[in-house]
Parts: sequence; C-alpha cells; structure tokens
Amino acid sequence: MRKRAELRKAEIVQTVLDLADQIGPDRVTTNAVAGEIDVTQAALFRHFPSKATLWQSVAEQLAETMAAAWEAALQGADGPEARILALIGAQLSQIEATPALPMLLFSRELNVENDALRGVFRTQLARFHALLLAEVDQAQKQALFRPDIPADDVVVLLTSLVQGVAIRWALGKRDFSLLDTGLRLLNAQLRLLSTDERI
Amino acid sequence: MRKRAELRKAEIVQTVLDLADQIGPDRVTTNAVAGEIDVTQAALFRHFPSKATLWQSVAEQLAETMAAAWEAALQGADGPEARILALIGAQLSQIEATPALPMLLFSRELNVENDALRGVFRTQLARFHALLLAEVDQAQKQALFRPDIPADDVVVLLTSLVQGVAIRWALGKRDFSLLDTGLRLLNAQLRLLSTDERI
DNA sequence: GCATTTTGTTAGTGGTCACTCACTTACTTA
DNA sequence: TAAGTAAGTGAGTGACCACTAACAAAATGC
Repeated sequence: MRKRAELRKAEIVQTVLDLADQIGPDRVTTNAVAGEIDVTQAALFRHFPSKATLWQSVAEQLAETMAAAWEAALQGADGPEARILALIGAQLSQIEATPALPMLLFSRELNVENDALRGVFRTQLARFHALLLAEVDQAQKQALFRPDIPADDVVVLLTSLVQGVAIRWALGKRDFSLLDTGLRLLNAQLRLLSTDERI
Repeated sequence: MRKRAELRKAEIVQTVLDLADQIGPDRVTTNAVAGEIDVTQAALFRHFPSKATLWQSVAEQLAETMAAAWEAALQGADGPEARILALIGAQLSQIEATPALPMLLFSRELNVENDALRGVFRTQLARFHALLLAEVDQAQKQALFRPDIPADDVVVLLTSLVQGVAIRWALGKRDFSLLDTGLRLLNAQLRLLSTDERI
C-alpha cells in the first residue's frame, strides 16, 4: 500500500525504535525495518538518503519528546523538591515508553558509526544535568537540602539513580515498574538529602 | 612468529578486550583481532572453535579477576563501612583497568548473540549485589546506617552510583579518575546514610 | 635425525550488510 | 483525461562477516 512520504517517514522512525528494543539497536538492518512495514528494503532509501540520516531522525524525534516532557514537568511543579521529582519522573516515563533508550546510549551506531547521533544525545544529557542542577542549587539555598554535599555531586547521585534503575530494568526481565521503583528510590534519596529530621 | 597455544590464547583474549574498548565490542571482528597480533584470521580458529567461545573465554577471565578483587577487598577491611568502601573501590578499579566493561554490558554480543556470555555477567552482578547487601545489613544492625531505608534499596543506590559514574566516564572523555571521583561520591553517599550527625 | 604433533597459512565458502539503478505503478494537478 | 510527479519494486553491487579445508612449517619426542 502506497503512503505519503510524511506518514511513511514517521512509520519508519517508529519501527526503528521498536526494533531497536526488540532485537537491539545494532541489529536494526534496513531489511528488518522494511520487512516490518511490508515494503521493500530499497523503498527506505526513497525517504532517507542513508541509514545514518535515518538514525538522526530517530534521535531528533526523541530529543523533541524529551524536551517537551521536561518542560511540562517543570511547569507543573512548585518548589525545588517537587520539580526534581517531576523531572526524574518524566525521565523514567520516557525510558519506560522507549525501552531502547538505554541500549541506544551504548550502541555501536551511536558510539562508533554516527557522530551526529552521539552529539544529539550528549547535548540532551547535558541539558538534563543543567535542569537538575538549578533545582538542587535552589534546594540548598532554601536550606531544604543538606549543604555539605556539592550540588554537582548531588546531581550525579540523582542521575546515577535513574541510570542504575533503568539498567536493572532494561537488562533484566522488566518485571517491575520502572517509574514506581525509580520514584521509590528517589524518595529515599531525597529523604537522605533533606535537612528535615522528621521525615 | 609461532607461539604456544596457551600464550596465544591469552594474547587473543587480551586483544579482544583492548579492541572492545577502542572500537566497541560489536566491532571486534576476527579479522581485526588477527591483524592486531599479526596472525591470519584463520589462525584464531585453531585456538577457539567459534567466536562465541572466544567471548566466553573473555568473560571467564573477567569473572575470575573480579571475584579475586572482591575477595581481597573483603579480607583487607574491617567493619561494614570499610568493606563497602573496599568492594566498590575494587569495582571502580576493575572498570578503570578494563574500560570495555560498561559497553560490553550493553553489547549486541552479550545481549543478543551469546547467551552464555550474558549468563556469566548476570551471575557476577548478582554476586556483587549479595556481597554489598550483607555489609549494608550489618551496618544497619550495628546502627551505623539509618534504618529507615530498606537494605535492598541502599544497595541499589550504591551500585547505581558505580554505574552512573562509570557511564559518565566511559561515554565521556575519561578526563577524570574514575576511582577518585567514584570514591568521593561514595563518601558523600555514606555520609548521607550514616546515623552519625557530626560527619 | 626422523616421525609426529602443533601452530600456522592460503584461498576459498555462503551469508548478510548498506546502497544503487532502471523501471513501474499510484496519485495529483492542469 | 492526459501529463507530470511521488512512492515503490526487482535485481543487482561490492564490502565485510564468521568459518572451513587443504596444505606447510616449526617445535617436540623418540
């Protein structure tokens, strides 16, 4: 069935993400993608000049979705602690919705073959770090967080928490909710960071 | 130059690890390995019946080294906190000495192609988790650690710390000491976990 | 010092990869 | 409704992959 280019492009990008999760990013061949959407392999090259540019489209779509989710998280929360919770919750949801993300970070495609792809992800991670840092800084200035740990280190602890639980989830059987588990651990960590002795 | 099988085997295994770091685990082809040690590609199959068994040898060697490092860490430290420091220090050193380790965890080779390889790594990670859990349990029983966070969650926070800082190091420019940075963050986290208010 | 075993080479195998090209069919528009 | 364009096909390309078989030479054992 013939489709318009825009539709087909979106379909291809989504299929790449699905396949990346199912069989691993580096096993996503043009043949596999084409077979999944019942089109010949050569048809893909009508829509993307090369496989690398196809991956770049995937990265750009992911970057947009993530940026939008962070924006929404920040808008919907008041105070540093709530915003940290919202930001990390958004990130966990994003990973749960796109399970290929963690593996993609370590894929050959990103790390070896495709410099542009790597650039997009690096920029996104740096942005997330900066957003968290601003909130942690606020929290320490308002004496909500213990002041004796550098804000930068706190951010690394928080992002590590996300990565750690995401890895356990992605490499394991995914038999627990990434969002729930992540938020439970985050609450524990926030309790440790808090200056309020009662909680 | 002709070498004895045992020497050659060890050389091949080491070359696989080196190349896995330099070009990524999934780019380690038999041709690349052979070229690195100035031997024809076919010679590799004198020593390993298949590429999969070659990777298994790599995994076994890594598993042995790690187990020995953990053993030494536990022997040389007194008290739960010191043992946690030693265990995680050993793990950070191991990653720094074998930078391919984090990427290997997410490689196609491990996750898709080679079930035996995946088994070895899963077992190792579970062991590390268990070792840490025993120490955290002790620390809470001796009232060195806050009792209000489940020991299992504390272990996840600690292993996440290792993974998080290792990822930053492996995917970045490696322009900081993994061991130093990891231990600095670990000390911060241990301070947060401690019941002693003075530190 | 000769025979045997071990370690290596040369030259292939079939399979898969991204990508190309000449051609056809479906859709759009004048 | 005819002409032009957009989307898709079929049949290839060379490059690279893990792996094999027949043969050669180096080391070892008697």
